[in-house]
Amino acid sequence: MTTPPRRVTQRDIARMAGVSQATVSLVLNNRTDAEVRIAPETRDRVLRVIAETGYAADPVARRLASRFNRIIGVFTYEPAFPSGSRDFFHPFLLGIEEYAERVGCDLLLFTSAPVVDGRRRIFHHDNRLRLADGCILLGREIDGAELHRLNRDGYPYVAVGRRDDAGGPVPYVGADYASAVARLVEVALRRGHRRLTYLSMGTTAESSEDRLRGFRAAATTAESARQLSAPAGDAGTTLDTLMADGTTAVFVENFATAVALESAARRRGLAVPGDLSIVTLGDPTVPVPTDITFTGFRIPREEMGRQSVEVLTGVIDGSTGGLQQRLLPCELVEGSTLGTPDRAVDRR
Amino acid sequence: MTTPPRRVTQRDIARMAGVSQATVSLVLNNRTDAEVRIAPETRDRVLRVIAETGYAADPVARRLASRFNRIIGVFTYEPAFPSGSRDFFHPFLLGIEEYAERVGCDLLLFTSAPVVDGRRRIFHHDNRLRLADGCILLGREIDGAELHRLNRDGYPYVAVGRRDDAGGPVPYVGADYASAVARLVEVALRRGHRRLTYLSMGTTAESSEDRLRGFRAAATTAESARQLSAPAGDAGTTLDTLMADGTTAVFVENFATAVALESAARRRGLAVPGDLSIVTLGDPTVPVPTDITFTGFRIPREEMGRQSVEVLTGVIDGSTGGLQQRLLPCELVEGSTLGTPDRAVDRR
DNA sequence: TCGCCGCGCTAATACGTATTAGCATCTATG
DNA sequence: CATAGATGCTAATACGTATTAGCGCGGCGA
Repeated sequence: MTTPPRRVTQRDIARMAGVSQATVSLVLNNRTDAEVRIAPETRDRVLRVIAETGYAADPVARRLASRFNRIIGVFTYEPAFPSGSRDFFHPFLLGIEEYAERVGCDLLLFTSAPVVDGRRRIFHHDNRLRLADGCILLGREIDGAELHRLNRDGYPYVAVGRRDDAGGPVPYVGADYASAVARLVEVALRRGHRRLTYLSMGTTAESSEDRLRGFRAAATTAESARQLSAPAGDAGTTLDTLMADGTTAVFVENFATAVALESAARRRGLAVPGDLSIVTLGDPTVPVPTDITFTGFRIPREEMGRQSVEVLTGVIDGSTGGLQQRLLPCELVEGSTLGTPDRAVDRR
Repeated sequence: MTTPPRRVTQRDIARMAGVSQATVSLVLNNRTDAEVRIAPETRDRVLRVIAETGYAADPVARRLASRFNRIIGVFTYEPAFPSGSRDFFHPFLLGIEEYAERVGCDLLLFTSAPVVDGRRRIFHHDNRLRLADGCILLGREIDGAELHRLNRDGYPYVAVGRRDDAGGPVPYVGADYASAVARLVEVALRRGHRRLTYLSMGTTAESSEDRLRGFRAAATTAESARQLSAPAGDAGTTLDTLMADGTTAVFVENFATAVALESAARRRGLAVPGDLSIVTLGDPTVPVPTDITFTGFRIPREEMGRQSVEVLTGVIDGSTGGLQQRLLPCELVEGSTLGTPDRAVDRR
């Protein structure tokens, strides 16, 4: 166990070049202000030594002395495993990484954050937020109290997904669920559907609220537009309820529920969309095997990732030019599960 | 644009608790050595103030003063996009993340590293390696010169995948391709195959060498064991060559090539494995659609990720207890593309 | 000759923490 | 009562960089 060789510092460079440490720093940062000047030959000498030694400034000391670090933190709320939900988050990360690369930032994943009561916590006795210049918050449910705290501390952050105010507006880049759902409802209405049901997951997350709001806003001309909480894992009962009340098109918040519903329908000899149209409201959050392309929409995950970095950098350097809240449009997926209600209506 | 509120420091805590900054640090680090003692009531007082303010030590200052940072760097060599190859690397990252979480480390992705001549470079005028305590190197081809440099600088690192020495042994966690390929060859021999061909990708990466070595070592009892470099995108020609020389089983390094070969065979009315057995030697590095389960093996990617973190932490803290080079076994995949050579032999 | 100014650089300090030597104070002992 | 040792804490310093006030020097004008 040899003691590691001490790292080359600016002092070393300074000694070799016969100048002071301050001069090395000035040359390194290419300061050409009127305030401080370095003679070209001195500069060259220093640069030559730097090149010879392969010196690179210690980013840690640098950040301590100055203000920024060029590190973007990523905080993932969802429990890391099972890795299924990871596939859902992967596209966000791809987008984040792409944009981080473009702006020359490194990415810090806060994997050290401890899990308390089944949830990752940002704030704990040894939180390391300050390693990063700011932080991207990723996850379906984000603790409101922690958002409050972030706002209070003035720590730069941005949430992926719309969030309600938490002691001030929350910067976010979300998907415009409301209008995506509304557009799907309009399509269904145009095709003649009059009895619509919204099948919710029973959570109170903003993303759920938005979808439901879009549904209600667009379904005003329907004969019937009700909401139903889907008991997980009991597609049969749900199907009974839907058929009993004459629903012809069901809007399913949770992708897996839609798949289960379709299977249940097929088992009973019901056709989709012949007897029941099924519309999904977002990408699967866990991998669900299915050969069917459901009618619904796609969450622009990569783009959300990219733009969250963009917004964050704005928050960090305080250039509050643009609004720090963005909703991106979702692309509709044509699919094969939304038809006309004819057969379903005949059935009544 | 208000000036951001100055961060709470140990000095602030010290003032509030009526002690010195050093005392705060000592309490924080729970130092109970015989060297330095703090009275229980003092300790409690400090802890109470810390709890009230929600203070957490600045990790940057901490790392500057002490030695470690609890940050594991991840350097991805492959060009980040197209995202296809990302899917190949995702499992490694999952494993890395899982183990990093377990040991309480954050993960730093060096996305800021610039691309020079089509390759990411570790060393550049402003490399930020020192942000991390050590670094995991991920990528099919890793520049030998950079490994040399890492060794020379004594920077802790570990490569994912076996690497030849580079100015000293390279710590790595690799897959045991040689023995996986050898086992597949033995299976083929047991099933009666005597004319085997190894279809290489024409690269000189260690992973290719290892596979070929395993092939040669196990194929000694074969009638014919030759090697062929597959010209990309010309499966037809390759197939001709194979059939012309009586090959009954072909071992294909690149998964996509195997898929193309099978398609070409089917187009000609040849059966796989009836007329030609095809064995793949690893997971697809780019997504290739296919319904067939090829006989071959699986690279233990998640486990490699996990163990690379384990090895790295060993390298970092210098506890050079275990060897820093590990080869993990690959799991064979039964598949449906390796049969007996009967029909193929009859054809001759 | 003196004073002034612009140039090129350096000394000093700050950033926030960890660590160590050592200073008071107190207790026990002779 | 003097001394030794234990106890509890603080002052000082180091980590490596960025920043700023200001120093020495040479030239130039009066």
